[in-house]
Amino acid sequence: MTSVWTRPSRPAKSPALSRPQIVRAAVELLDAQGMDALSMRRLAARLGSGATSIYWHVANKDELLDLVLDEVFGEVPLPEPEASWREAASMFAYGLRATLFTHPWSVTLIGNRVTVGPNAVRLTARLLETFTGAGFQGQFLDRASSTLLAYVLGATTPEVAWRSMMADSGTNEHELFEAGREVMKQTARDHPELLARYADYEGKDATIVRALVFDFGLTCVLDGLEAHLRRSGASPSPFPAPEGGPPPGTDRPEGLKGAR
Amino acid sequence: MTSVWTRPSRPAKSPALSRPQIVRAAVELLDAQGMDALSMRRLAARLGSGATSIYWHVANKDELLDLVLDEVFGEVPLPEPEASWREAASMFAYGLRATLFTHPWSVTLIGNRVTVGPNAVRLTARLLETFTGAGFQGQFLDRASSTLLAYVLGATTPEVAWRSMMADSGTNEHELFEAGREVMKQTARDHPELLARYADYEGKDATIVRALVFDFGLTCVLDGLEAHLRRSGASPSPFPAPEGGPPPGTDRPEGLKGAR
DNA sequence: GAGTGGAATCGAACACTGTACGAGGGGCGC
DNA sequence: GCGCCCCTCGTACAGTGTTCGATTCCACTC
Repeated sequence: MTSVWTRPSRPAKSPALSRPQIVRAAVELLDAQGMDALSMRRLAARLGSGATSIYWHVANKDELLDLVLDEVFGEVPLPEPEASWREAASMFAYGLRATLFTHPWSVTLIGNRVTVGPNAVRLTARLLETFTGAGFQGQFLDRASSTLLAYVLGATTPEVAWRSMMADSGTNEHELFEAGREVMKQTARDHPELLARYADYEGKDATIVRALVFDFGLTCVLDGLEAHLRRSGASPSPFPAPEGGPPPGTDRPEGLKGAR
Repeated sequence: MTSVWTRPSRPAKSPALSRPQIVRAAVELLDAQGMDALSMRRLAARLGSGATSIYWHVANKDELLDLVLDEVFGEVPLPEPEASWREAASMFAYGLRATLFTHPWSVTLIGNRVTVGPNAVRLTARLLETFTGAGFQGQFLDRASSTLLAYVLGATTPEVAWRSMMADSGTNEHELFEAGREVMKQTARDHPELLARYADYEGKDATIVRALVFDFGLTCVLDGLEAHLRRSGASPSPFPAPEGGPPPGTDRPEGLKGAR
């Protein structure tokens, strides 16, 4: 049983190519042109080297993708330990979402591989600390952080799919909205209530709409977690949440204030 | 702007090949051998036809994948309209999870394409009905169902990654657990609390553990949704949830009873 | 029945993929 | 100078999605 994470990077004196360099170039290529554009030959071209030279530093493409994915996790801002747990969890959620947006291809990767790289580990460790501070204990620590992670990942996935569909069809948000209506008219003929729902978003800024959807779900998840804490009678965090929801302005990042 | 869903299937009198037949064969192939094994040539071989004949019924591989994914959504059991909304939502969540498990490759597909096939549409329509019955209104209908969907998708994704990793490394759950511990020892050296968490699962049945994690998160999401209903003072569903959580046995499917 | 037109199938070919292999270069310690 | 080992790279192979044009086959009209 071997893994990228056990086998050390080749000695640091590598003259022309190095593992971190390769990974960085791969991320750049992926960001610029997407998953399909990442081939060993193209990556090598960007590095100014031969295609097969890469295989000295990395066992195969799959392993390279493992490294690349962990690089993404390294960009996710760590939750602040001194904040209230709701605030820390919120910030983490928004941070992860933002990171996945800047590297849309990473969502696909997450579905294909188990993530055990150092950056991912550090992130989950911090998440556990956060929930420990909130009052979760034992297996409930994993359950709580898994729940939060699952929500963010699952909420972001379709958003990314939308964005990348826009990107490689070359259309903008509005055109796609209209096109969607056309498809709807046919495929949702038996579901008039769906068309009504669709019409509700006419002329609205899709980015804001999606952010509100995300925020609503996040609030639900956090409320649910808080309900568990109350049920289990855990000692609360140093900043107990007041009745009727979190204090205004702590949960939502700047851009969203008053955007109801 | 064209799409598979607007352009009709070729006339039904197709002698040797037909679109549904192709899709069915593709699903079988994917189930048996996974995403990498699906090539047009192999698919054609399974159909007993030439590789390029498929292109008469389907524009390209991407379009085929759209069809295949919607086929998966067709297998998800629809939420029962007459059940209480919590029960309906729970059943839907477990149903979707189970379906994604029997077609692990579909998780990858969801990350890459926007899903607007007829089966997916029917499913979301039913989901909207369910939440309408629960008392959600207007845009909160979408927000609620998006939240539930996001959680299930995000929770299932890593589980699927695990399973498929087991599948194509040929190892069983226990061996992978041990191997994971080895990797942990190195990569989580700075995070001793993580190792403690890991040790907590020694000897436990991973399938049950994961099911409990899933159930916990689902309860959180449902509790959070219910909290929103209470806050907004919505008229409750015909089966109001009693204080202190749902009645025992309605939320959890059979296999999980008393497995705490 | 002969003939015709379109529906459907298919083989060959193209540009591209990941990677195994082995030949080489270049800098180091002796 | 010599050998050694790290590293690079060209070549080659099997396989990919898809285009194109030729071919088959069936349902129809005369």
